[in-house]
Amino acid sequence: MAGKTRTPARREDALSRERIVDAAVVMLDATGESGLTFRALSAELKTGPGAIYWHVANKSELLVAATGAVLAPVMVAEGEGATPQEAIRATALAVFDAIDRHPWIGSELSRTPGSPPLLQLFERIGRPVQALGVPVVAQFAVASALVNYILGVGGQNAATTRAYEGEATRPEFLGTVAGRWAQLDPARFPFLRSIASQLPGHDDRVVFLDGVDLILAGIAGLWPPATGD
Amino acid sequence: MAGKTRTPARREDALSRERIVDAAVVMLDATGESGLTFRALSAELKTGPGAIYWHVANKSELLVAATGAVLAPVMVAEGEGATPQEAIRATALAVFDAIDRHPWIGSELSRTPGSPPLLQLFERIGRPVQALGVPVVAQFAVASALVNYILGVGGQNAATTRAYEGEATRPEFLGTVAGRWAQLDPARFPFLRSIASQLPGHDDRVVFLDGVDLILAGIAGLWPPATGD
DNA sequence: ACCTGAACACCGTTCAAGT
DNA sequence: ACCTGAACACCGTTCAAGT
Repeated sequence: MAGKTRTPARREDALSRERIVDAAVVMLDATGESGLTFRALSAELKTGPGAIYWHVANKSELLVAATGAVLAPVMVAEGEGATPQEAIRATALAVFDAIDRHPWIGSELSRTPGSPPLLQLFERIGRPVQALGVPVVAQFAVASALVNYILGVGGQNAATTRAYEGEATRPEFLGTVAGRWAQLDPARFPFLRSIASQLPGHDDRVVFLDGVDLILAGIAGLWPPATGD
Repeated sequence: MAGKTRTPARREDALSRERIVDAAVVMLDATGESGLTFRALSAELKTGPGAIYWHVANKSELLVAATGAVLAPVMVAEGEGATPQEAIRATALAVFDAIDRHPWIGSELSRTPGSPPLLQLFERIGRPVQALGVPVVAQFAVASALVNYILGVGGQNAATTRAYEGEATRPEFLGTVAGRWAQLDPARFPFLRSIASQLPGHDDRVVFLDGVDLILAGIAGLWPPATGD
């Protein structure tokens, strides 16, 4: 009488879309986008490559699903109850950190325009933008600016981090980037050379949030909050 | 006596890095990044695939070179003599249009962090940022915000344009995007639904420049221009 | 110095055949 | 319904051999 048809034949090793996506995330984290292969993935899951296609249409869909799996918990956790500015900062930083932990989601999100994870991020940013009193006609441009800034700088940060990984400690990575900038032709690259000395010692997350605040300042400047009532 | 050793045996069909890059640009414009193949490219140039490797190290370097070839004329042409704001708007719009004409340079620029074309864009944006009186410590964040906004929105625009290409006239593309947004779950996506009706009829380039102006407004708000002397 | 093209070591995806 | 794994149609890259 105990557990007759309760759990319906859920074999331990049964393949499922969820197991496939989870294994894909692990593989993407470990070896990057080029390391995710239907052969390697099916070997990890102890099947043939064709088995995966029963649960997932193709590699593109698998990447979207993996990005969603990583981003979903981040999207629900952050940005409750505070001011609109704080809500925007919170989701921005949460996504920045997620890209830093899983660098492949950055390029994936900016490659696939209408994917569900990107829509979620847009929605998450757009709501506080509305709350700030941005007029309807400008809301799309403002949300676009924020989303593209987040994905762009987040992806850039993750890419440079990986590029100089294993060279030394973190401050030294930046030293390497700055070092290359400092050696550029002074006639052609005066700007990059002049800020090369400023680069080391900066906290990437702080610089990232400074950029978010810059856009928030633009909002406050163009559409000043109504005072009194 | 006429032209003894002037042009040194430049055969008509001689392979060169320049000819390879030019052919790659044509191929990328026609068939996109997935269409650029060493086999197809060598067929076009009437050689074997191995011949290309004498002039170009690998596919990644070829993509960087192709991006540079497309962006170089754009970078020199725009943004002379005007105010810093106008210089920023001019290069922003020039890059936006270049990405629209050659969608593959968008993803290429945001994939390869330290590539020469990206450094050029950064320099081109950073100079007027300096001229606006942004303090040195903030110049990197401000230039980052602008560059990532330009590449992000430009890439997004090009991607959606191509995704709905051949469906109808341009306003109808937007109708399709907006149509999908309008059908989203009202409980989960109130923001996207509310702006879906605003989307059609907007000029993408104008919306893009509105976003640039938003960041410029942020600069003016955080670091007001010194009045008088 | 520069080009040729076969060969190597892979890919994503399909599909007959199994259970 | 779900899985297996060989096979198809490709890739980027290398490299002996040519001129």
